Amino acid sequence: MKRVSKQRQSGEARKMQLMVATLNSISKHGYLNSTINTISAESGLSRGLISHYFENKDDLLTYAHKYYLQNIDDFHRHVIVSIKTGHFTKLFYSACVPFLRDMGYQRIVIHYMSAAWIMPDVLKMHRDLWQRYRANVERRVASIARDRQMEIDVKMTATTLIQLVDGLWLGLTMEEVYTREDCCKIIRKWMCDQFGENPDDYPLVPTFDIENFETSAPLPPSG
Amino acid sequence: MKRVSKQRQSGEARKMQLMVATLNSISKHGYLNSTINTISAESGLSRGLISHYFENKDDLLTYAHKYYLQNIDDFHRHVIVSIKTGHFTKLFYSACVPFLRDMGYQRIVIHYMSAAWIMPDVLKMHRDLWQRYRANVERRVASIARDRQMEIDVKMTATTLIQLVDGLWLGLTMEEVYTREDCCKIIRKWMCDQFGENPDDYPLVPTFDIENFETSAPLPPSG
Amino acid sequence: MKRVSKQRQSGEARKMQLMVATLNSISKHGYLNSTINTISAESGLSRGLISHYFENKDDLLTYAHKYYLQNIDDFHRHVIVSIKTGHFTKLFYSACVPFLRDMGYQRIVIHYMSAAWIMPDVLKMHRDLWQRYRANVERRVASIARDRQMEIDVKMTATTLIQLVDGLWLGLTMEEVYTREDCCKIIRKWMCDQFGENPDDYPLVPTFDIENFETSAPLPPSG
Amino acid sequence: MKRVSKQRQSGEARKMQLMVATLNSISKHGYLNSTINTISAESGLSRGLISHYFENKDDLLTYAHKYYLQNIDDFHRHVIVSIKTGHFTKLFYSACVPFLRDMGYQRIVIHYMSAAWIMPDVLKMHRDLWQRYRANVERRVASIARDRQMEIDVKMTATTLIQLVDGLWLGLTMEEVYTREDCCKIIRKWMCDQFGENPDDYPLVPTFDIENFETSAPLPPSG
DNA sequence: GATGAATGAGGGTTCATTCAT
DNA sequence: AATGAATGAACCCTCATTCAT
Repeated sequence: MKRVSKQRQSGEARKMQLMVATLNSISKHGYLNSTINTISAESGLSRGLISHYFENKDDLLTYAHKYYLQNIDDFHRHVIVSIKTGHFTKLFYSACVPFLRDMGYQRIVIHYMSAAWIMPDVLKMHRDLWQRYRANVERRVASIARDRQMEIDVKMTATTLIQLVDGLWLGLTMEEVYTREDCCKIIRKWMCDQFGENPDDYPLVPTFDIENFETSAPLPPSG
Repeated sequence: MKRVSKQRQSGEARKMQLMVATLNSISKHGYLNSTINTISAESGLSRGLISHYFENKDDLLTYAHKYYLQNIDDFHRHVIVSIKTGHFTKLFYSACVPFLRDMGYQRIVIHYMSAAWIMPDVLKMHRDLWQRYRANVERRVASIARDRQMEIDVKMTATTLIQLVDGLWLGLTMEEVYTREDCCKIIRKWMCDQFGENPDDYPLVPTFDIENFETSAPLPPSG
Repeated sequence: MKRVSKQRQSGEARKMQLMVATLNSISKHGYLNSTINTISAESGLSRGLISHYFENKDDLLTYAHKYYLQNIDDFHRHVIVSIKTGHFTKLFYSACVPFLRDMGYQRIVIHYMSAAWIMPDVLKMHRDLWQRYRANVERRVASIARDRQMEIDVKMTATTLIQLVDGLWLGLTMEEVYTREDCCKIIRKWMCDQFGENPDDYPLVPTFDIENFETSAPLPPSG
Repeated sequence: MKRVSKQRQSGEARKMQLMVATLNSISKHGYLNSTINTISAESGLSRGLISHYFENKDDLLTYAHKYYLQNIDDFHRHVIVSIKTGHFTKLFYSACVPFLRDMGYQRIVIHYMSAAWIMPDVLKMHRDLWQRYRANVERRVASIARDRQMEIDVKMTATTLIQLVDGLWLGLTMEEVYTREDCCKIIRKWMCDQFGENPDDYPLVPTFDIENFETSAPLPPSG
């Protein structure tokens, strides 16, 4: 019984390796076809190791989702803090976050939304993130309105923006007829219409470095 | 186990029975937990019958989706033809189509979007429907602009509307923090902003009979 | 994908087939080495069929035990009713029941006694049978004492007999240094000592047909 | 997780630690549920250490049994040498050995009897001990008969005694309806009947110190 | 000597599919 | 046409064993 190379690593690194492999497997083979086997193969590790680091497959899937959301969240924070100028700009690029990078992982969110209905933890995590995001946008919309002394329905405006972004993201992911640039352009248009700004004042591509940011949940560029 | 009348039925009726049972099973047990068993139980028919009428499980799932989309499409057509007044109204209610009925089947679209990535036929059907819908909306936007001699970017406007609707639908389905009424209100607001109309002129609930319409793909009200 | 012969049978026959195969597998490979695979192989049926007829492996093992105990019980009853003479004779052959047949299944009882500690149902069944047996013996001992107007500690006498039988059975099963005949002889000796009978009046082998009796749980002769 | 002092210990001490842990694990979790993990946990040592001191799991289980039997044997010897009076008394307490202590390890004998059929070494050890015991009893029975110039079937008498003890032990272990005292009483009754002694002359609890005796295989009191 | 990360064979179970009835 | 018994591949998971540290 020949055993192959056994490079050993600390727990956290292995967990990350497995979570990334999980995301890659889902992205590559789909959710339904992602099994312990495909994930192991993707990670280059043995099947048994998954049970070593995670309670079970569901646990791994849940943590992998958490990992992915963490990356999204960290990127979002990175975008926010990278912008120095004003509330409007912050909100604009914040809204464009889903379109500023292309990592090939979009569709796993679709898969997780499907799985969420039988994995309550996944659903909760998903909703928690969106809720924080929604609150964040609402606060910024309120700030802008206050700045400009506009009387608007803050909640409705925020909801419209958020769901417009979500819809654009969904279209981008499922239809592949729009480009990420189109999405940003549409968001810019809508926001400028709302707040009486000139689109040309806001470049679609932000001036700061998009790719490099600190995160405890790094992801390889492609899926 | 509702085990309906066991007398022989025509093939088409049996197929419909099975497709509806499939949609119900997915809606009830989730996609991943829907098996030949749950579908058979839901239909009140025997397990073996599925292979009798469908190539295999994937085939059944694909046709079930087609069936569902047919229902959506028929309803959409019903809404359009029920409105006699003008382009704006037609577009408005047309955009509100996803929010005019609540049949408890929204989630299955999420499930199918996930499955689409390993079932090309499903993806194609999904995209075909959306494309027709998109073209439809675009045509109407162009008509309205022509009516009012407005100079607008028709494609961008149409895309914004469509994806706003999609985003609202996604939020409604996943988050359950919005109501169907909220969604219609937001659409109305956006459209009136775009075309300089007064929201109060357009009731959220259309005046024609929503429920009763002709379709070759009828669905029971709940999932 | 070639599928082999599929002779179909009614549920009960298949269940019996699987339970007997289970007993044979345990008897042949031991408890620890009896798996779904060995049981399927022993039965000549497919692995999947076990789940078709039993909840799970434990369920099968439990039912197989019940089946075996049923056979023992039926045989016991057969012995009792076959004896026409008197209380003493009835008690004697009743006590000898474990030694009147050799079916090669003795050791599975050992295996089940081990398993009983993690399968409460098995323990319960085991104890229920023994309790009934114990009560039965006690009643007969009391009858004999009454017949002969002897003043004895019925409970202690019954316990002694029962556990002597158990001990002989254990020795026969584990040590294989005694014969079944030895066991009967020892029981006869003890009983005659107790009740002042002459051993020579009671043949070791009863006069009725041992093998043929009615049972709902038939077992093939060897394990 | 009692994780004792981690300083290096002699091999023999570690082995004992692991064997005792094995017996405890079996006693606590049952044979089938005793794994390398439960044994390691019980011992407070690491999983890998087992392979360090034993060939494999079976090896450990076998040695653990040997260890247990050694304890039994040493206790038996202790009882014998503690009695100064006569052959009858020696035989009586010798027969009562299984009932003089309650360490909570009875069940493991059942488990090992089950395992014996797929672990020849275990079977051999079991039989060797019983054979020596049997020979011992036989010798004593012969001595008593000689003392009293009784003409009895020594072998049959010895066998009866031994298997009565075994049967009582089995009943005590599996049924838990008898007490250890009951067992001793029954043995005393049977022996006094055989050899014409008065039970009241022999106290159930011997006068010497039961617990403290020299053994190379010490066991903690509980299981 | 001591650890526990890593392996992979084999366990029980599920389930789409087949096919005799 | 309709059924459900029967199959076996593939699933997730457990666990004894190995071995780098």
